[in-house]
Amino acid sequence: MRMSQLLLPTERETPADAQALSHVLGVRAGLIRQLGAGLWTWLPAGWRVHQKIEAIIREEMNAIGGQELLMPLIQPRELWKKTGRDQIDELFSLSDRKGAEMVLAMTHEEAVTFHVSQIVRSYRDLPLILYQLQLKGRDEPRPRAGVLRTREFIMKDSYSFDRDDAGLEVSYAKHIEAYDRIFERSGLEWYRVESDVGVMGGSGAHEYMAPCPAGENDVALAPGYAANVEVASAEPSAAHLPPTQNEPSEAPTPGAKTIEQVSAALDLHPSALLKAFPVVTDSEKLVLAIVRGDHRVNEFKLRSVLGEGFRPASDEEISSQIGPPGFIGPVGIQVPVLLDSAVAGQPGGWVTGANKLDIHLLGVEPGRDFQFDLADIRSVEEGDLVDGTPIRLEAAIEVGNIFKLGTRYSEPLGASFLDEDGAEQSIVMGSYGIGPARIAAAAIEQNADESGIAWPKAIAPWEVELVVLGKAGSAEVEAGEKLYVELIEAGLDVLFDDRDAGPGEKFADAELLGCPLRITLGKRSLESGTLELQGRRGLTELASIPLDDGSAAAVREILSQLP
RNA sequence: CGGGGCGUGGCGCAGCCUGGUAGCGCACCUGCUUUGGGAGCAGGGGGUCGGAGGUUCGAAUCCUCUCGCCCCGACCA
Repeated sequence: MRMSQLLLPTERETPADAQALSHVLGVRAGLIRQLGAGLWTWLPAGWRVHQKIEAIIREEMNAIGGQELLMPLIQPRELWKKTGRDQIDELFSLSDRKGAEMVLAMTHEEAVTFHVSQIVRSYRDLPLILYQLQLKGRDEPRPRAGVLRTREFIMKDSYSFDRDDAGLEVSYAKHIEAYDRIFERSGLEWYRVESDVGVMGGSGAHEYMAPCPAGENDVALAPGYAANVEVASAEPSAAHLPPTQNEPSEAPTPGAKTIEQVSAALDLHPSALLKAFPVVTDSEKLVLAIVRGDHRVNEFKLRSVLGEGFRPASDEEISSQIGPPGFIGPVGIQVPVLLDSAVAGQPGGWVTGANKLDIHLLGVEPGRDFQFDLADIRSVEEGDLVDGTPIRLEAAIEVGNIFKLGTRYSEPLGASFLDEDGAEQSIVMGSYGIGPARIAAAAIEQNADESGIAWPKAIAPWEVELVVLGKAGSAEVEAGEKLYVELIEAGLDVLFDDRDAGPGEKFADAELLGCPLRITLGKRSLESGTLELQGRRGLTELASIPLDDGSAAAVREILSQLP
């Protein structure tokens, strides 16, 4: 590609509304442009990156027997009513000229299951893996960070159809294999982590996370362990408890409502306190969840333990059924108590609210002083242990996910088959997503420096940028034209900066765009008979190569060494 | 949905408080010079100041409403 003919609007200045690095550099390097909130155009160079990622995905999906198809973005709302997903707030809704209600698909479970339900009749038709690269529409409450969270985006979504759970395990394992290879080949640093099954429902899920500062999720990492903090479990540090007592005793704590205030008033470590978190479930049951004072309630875990959604209890509900807000505790109340496992490890000496104004209880012992159900409902923290090793927390972008759906969709949509015995069975499904745009964003975030992007070779817009210095008609330009043709004929993926611009501008743009290998051809090259090569990562000077008939082969060789 | 911020030429900004008919840098066009790190000189084009209404002799500036965008939180198959 000749740069003189390329639509590549590079910007010297940072866009005023951009925060995340991938957003700033995506715009400055001329890869993407915004049309509206969460609505982005991929400009030619950016689209090449996207397409390279798509190509890797297609190869690996085909390698596990996936079959590519394409389903509509616009769908009848009726279909979504059958699975109940028409109630999701993020679902874009519209109607056609006849007033028929339509939606923009946020994923394609309904559509693909609808078709499979009509087409698949027999166990002989299974298993199946179907996939597509198609737009998704989501009315996001808050699009952000450029291409990281948008209202419309291309997703690779695949769906597996099996006759039983054992079959699903096989399809799931195949996707793990394909996904590991896709992210590895894309050149990302990535983790496969255990994840929450969320509102999709299902029996198991993993997420693929690419660590980077702009990430919206936190992952807990230890050697051999990786999990989204939403579900991560680890051994807590020990609480600093005062001595046990034969029975609880009251201590005055006037005005001390927060953990900080109470621990200061009683001169105790926050970990000695029991933090009471009253919630009301969707079915209007009041439950008192309790974690250690220095721990935080994990809402994902709590929802999963409760088996339904919940909201924090109101002050009125707390006052009438437990005690004065700020001074509540589990002792002597008629409300069910859900106690975090981290508390159960140590027997006594806990401090809780006394359910009396301005008073806390010392020496409280779970079991002796109050009844409870035990569950893991806290969020892990930096320094908690997994197999004796402290975990660390890291921000990450979710670049892919895999779900075991089971019959969540096949049952409401009637996707079934006849087994060998002629018995009708529901198809067991899995669903699997990848966001190519997020792979691109993560690659930028993970590999940028002060000068710009440093793409992994596999997904760079071009592998090589040929920078020719010299004015039009000069011997340098003539030699550059010849070299460009030779590189193209050698099958290399080359961007040729043939613009009539100064060297500083060309170098700066090359570093901003971030092709892995830069070839410089100027007056010096003609004098010395060599080409200068620079690797984009770290802007490393590579060995010069002779400028002759073997140049293209030499470039190819050097390129093969680059990441 | 709660909180905060911002809309002035393609991009980044000043002007607004204290009303007088729009300016700077970059980019762009023409010519000449220049060509190994975002060049120089000269000339030039482009904005009804997000939109609507109001106050006023006069509104980018003051008032009201509205739309859009960004950030934090909530939310996020």
